[in-house]
Amino acid sequence: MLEIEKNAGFISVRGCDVSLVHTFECGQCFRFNADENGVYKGIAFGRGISMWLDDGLCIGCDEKDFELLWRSFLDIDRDYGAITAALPKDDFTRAAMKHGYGLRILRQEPWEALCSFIISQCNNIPRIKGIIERLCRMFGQPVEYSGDTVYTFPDAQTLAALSAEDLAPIRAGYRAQYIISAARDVNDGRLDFLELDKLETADARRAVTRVNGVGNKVADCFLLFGMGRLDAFPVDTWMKKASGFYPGGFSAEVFGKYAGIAQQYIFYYSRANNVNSG
DNA sequence: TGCCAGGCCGAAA
DNA sequence: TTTCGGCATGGC
Repeated sequence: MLEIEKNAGFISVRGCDVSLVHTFECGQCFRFNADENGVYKGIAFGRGISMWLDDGLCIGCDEKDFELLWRSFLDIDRDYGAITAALPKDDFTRAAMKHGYGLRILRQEPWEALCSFIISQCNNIPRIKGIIERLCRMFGQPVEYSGDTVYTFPDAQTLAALSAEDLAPIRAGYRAQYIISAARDVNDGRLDFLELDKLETADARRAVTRVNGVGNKVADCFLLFGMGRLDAFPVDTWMKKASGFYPGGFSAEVFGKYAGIAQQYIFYYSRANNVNSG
């Protein structure tokens, strides 16, 4: 049962299964970092935000912004506890959940998610974060937050006006041209997130993979983390890999850590067992 | 120093 | 339809 309470300067949520470490360090988002006290600070929706754990999940915002932005962003109303409880009790699943408990699928802004996962291809998380940080500093808007200047994620219109050469300082390599062409597709209306939202997931995947530099993998990450499509990944394929069907399949640790895979597993079983998954 | 990273594209087979 | 080389960069 969720208990949501207004406090001076923050909202607290009790009864919500969440691990901030697993949620923000799993590779589903790239603009949140913990400070020395374990407070996660990040930028989304054009503003800074802080989140921490203390008798529940605490979010440094007012009630209006909680309802408007962060409730959906954190997938607050999905009962992950009930879903997790319905998972099979085999050793592999237990080991996977040990590494992924409390991980929530974030509902990020579509353009930021698409652009971020274009950058993620054939890349590692520290470097992805570095490229995105440089992109935001160069082309995002400065915003004052908690005594610092932070930078918003640049919108598609801004990037559409640039060339791949203009992006050279962010050192994205061959991905620069993909960023520009995706920005232009969005800015010119060839890729419309509102229209995409009306499509079945398979059709949405076909539509987004028409963008140069977006294949099935990037498309699925975008649909899962930017469009709230929990059915985006080809579940059966991941399941077979994860369960050791293929030699050299994922270890339980890797399986549990990676957001897309772990949550698909949860979703798969929640659906199979008819458990409320939101 | 060398391997590899949440891939994708385009040509060749 | 599948396979494979090339692509930029840097973390480890």
